Amino acid sequence: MIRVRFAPSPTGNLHIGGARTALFNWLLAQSKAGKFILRIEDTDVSRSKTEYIDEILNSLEWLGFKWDEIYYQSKRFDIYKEYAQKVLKEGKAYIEKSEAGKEAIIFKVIPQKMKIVDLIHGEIEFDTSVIKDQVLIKSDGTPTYNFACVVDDALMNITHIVRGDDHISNTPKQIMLYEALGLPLPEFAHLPLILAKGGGRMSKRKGATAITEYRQMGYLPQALVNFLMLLGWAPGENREIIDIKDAIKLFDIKSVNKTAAVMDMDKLDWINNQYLKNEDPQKLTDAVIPMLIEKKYIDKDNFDRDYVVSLVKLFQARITVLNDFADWADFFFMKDVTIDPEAQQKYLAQDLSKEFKLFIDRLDKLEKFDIAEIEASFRELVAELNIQAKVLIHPIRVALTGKTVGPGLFEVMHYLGKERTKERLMKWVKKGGS
RNA sequence: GUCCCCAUCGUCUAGCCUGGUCUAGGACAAAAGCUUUUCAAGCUUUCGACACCGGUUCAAAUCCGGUUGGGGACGCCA
Repeated sequence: MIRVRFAPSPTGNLHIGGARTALFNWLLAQSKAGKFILRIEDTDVSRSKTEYIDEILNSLEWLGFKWDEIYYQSKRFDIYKEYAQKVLKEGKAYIEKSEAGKEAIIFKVIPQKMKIVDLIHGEIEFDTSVIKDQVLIKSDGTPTYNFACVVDDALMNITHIVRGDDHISNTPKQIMLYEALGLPLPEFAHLPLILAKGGGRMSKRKGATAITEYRQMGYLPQALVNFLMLLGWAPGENREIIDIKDAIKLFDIKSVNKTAAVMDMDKLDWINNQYLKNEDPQKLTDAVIPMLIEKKYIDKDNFDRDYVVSLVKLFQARITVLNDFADWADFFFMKDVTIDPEAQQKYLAQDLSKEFKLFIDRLDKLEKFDIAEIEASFRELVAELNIQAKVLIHPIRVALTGKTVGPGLFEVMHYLGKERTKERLMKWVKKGGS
């Protein structure tokens, strides 16, 4: 059975690159009915923080990667020491004393040519004569990354090591350790790195890196996963939007690209919109409610959920990120609309008192204030006045929503309700004018 | 500096392994149009790439070598 692992170090948040590594590991496990193991590499006690562990676990769950087993390296120090002693006894390592008299265990590197077969890259050759002797156990008694990693991967029966390209140079070091310990080698697959837009590594300065940031911005986890999946792998047949279940069926680690990919926010936005359009409005409503509460648009304990669902349906196809909803639909929740000055200048500079008044009178007479009736009465009015529909539509939209863009006007009126619609139009009817 | 990895439209990629079907396909972005009540969506169209040089071959995006460019690693960090 295939066993893979994702081994984050809790010295920071889960970032885009880590999430993609986790995804490909998880995908490989799922596609072969194997196990996905999580190993927290918290050997650096001073830099590791429990907040980060919580954050990483949360993000992985949010993305939908469930792990079958979880381990913490900080609880396994005795094991590493034991194995280091074994290497030492066999004469493959030596002790080095620091000035303070503390002892470290150092592995003796034997110069040799070595060749590995990487599942993604194919053959890679190394000459270990350029590698220095490697520390196994530091003078403070904790193991080094390469050593703990090898011991754990072997003990946890990891069959495939899928990790970032930046670990290629660690591979020969680790292979020497496997050999020294007499442990069987796993398979290796090194994923290409994700680069920032302008080139170079992803960093805070070059856009969002942490998964939580994307979550906060209102990206859907399925969309983010879909996007990440497409960075370095293609499901074939020119498919872009792909269900995770289908992806599992089609995934093959050997068909992953060798080339580094640049993070393209535009494409992420497009994918997110695709998912938003097709997502169940009820689920989107669940996600949107906390935002509305936070903005005080709705009262936590007393609001009309069905109403929010209706509004979500109105906007879900036209927003790119969930957070857009609160901004775009604000006028449905506010008592008074905030009118965009430019929009006012463009559409409400002229006096439309007469037209607005006539329309208000018509709306008053409507029995059902539904979309079809509203539209019918509006169409009648413009026919009577002998003007183009858009001559009135744009000003009315600005008066009702404060914006020049938004959902269909008659839908807006319907969900705004007769009273609020009338009120907002009335504001632009000058006193004395009829 | 040393070692390693990589190289198809601006970006993500298909094709490369198993040369000919590639006047290189799709998607995002951009531009134009249709639709229309604005925006979004949708539909149609346009723009746009095999880094370079050499070799192998009847034939190379595909195989080989080099150059250039990009990325990564060289910690008692992970």
